[in-house]
Amino acid sequence: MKQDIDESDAFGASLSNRLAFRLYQCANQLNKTGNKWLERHEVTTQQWAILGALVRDRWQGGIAVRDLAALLMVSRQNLTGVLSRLEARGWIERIIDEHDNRSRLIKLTPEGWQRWADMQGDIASFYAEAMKNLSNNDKVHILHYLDILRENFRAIDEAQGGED
Amino acid sequence: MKQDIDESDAFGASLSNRLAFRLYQCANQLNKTGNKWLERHEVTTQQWAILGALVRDRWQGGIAVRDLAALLMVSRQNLTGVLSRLEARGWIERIIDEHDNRSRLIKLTPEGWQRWADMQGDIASFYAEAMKNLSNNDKVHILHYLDILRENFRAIDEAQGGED
DNA sequence: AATATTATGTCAACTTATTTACATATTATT
DNA sequence: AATAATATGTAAATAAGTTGACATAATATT
Repeated sequence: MKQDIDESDAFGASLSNRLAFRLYQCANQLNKTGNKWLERHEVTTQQWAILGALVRDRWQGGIAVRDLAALLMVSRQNLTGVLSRLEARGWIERIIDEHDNRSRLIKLTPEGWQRWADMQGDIASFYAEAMKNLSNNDKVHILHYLDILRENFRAIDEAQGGED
Repeated sequence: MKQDIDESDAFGASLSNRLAFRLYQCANQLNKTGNKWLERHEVTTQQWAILGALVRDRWQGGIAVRDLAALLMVSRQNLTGVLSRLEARGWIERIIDEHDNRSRLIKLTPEGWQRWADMQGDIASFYAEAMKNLSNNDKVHILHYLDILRENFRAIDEAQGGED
């Protein structure tokens, strides 16, 4: 009996270990292949993620750096650099929030919109390759599982002090 | 009929988009929370992944940088820096391969083994939090799905020229 | 045997992530 | 109203990822 429990724990621990390692591998490959796939558009996967957030209906009026960082689950400080590079190329603009002079609202420029439109074909073909052999049903299941993991990580992050 | 197909495609594209974004979020949080969780052991999640590879029975005799890079799915060049930091602290050693003088075999030192042993308790508690609300059966399913994604990414990477 | 090609690891420059520190603006407290 | 506390964004230093270039060693070719 005791042995059964121990064996079960060891199995679970081994699975957790492998699962975390797979996540690490997949993330590395997502970045590597994504960067190269959109190379000719001069955009990285991180910039791609940012543009994808800015085109959402909800953020048409602009989004504060703090909120964008929370959405992408990166630090505010990290965004400063990426946003500066995007701004230097004229893809986004930083607008001072009328209601709070500390805050900068990040918005896509017409140039940014055009670039986003230009890369949609390649983004679609990338997803077609990356999600090969996965049915929509499979994708729904993965999404569900990743949501649980994301929530667990978010809870750990919060318990660790959040953005401090 | 045509419309059904279009709708189906749009749904699949939306799922792919959200799935990739979840992967990006989870990876960011895994690194952020993992780094902080093992802070007192002075080890990052990347170093943790490397140590975890080096303790495997198969690599007790040492592993070449090229093979380690393939396992972690990062570039050879990236490892140079991380390995130098680990070597400077005396956790690993680079041994010239007798059979091929170009190759360096990476091995854990006794100090490295001790440090690895010291952090096992915290690693276990991290996994307990990170994998909360997931049964072993769930973990097996996630592992299966991530394997498919990893293989898809690997295929894309290879088609893009691999390590060039 | 001499030479060309390939493989391995490292260095340098760049992007993206982190934390700490800080200037400035807003909000709360007294 | 004055002051303390909090919030926002940025700068700087460090770690981890990328690619391109290179020295050196092993292998293939002639």
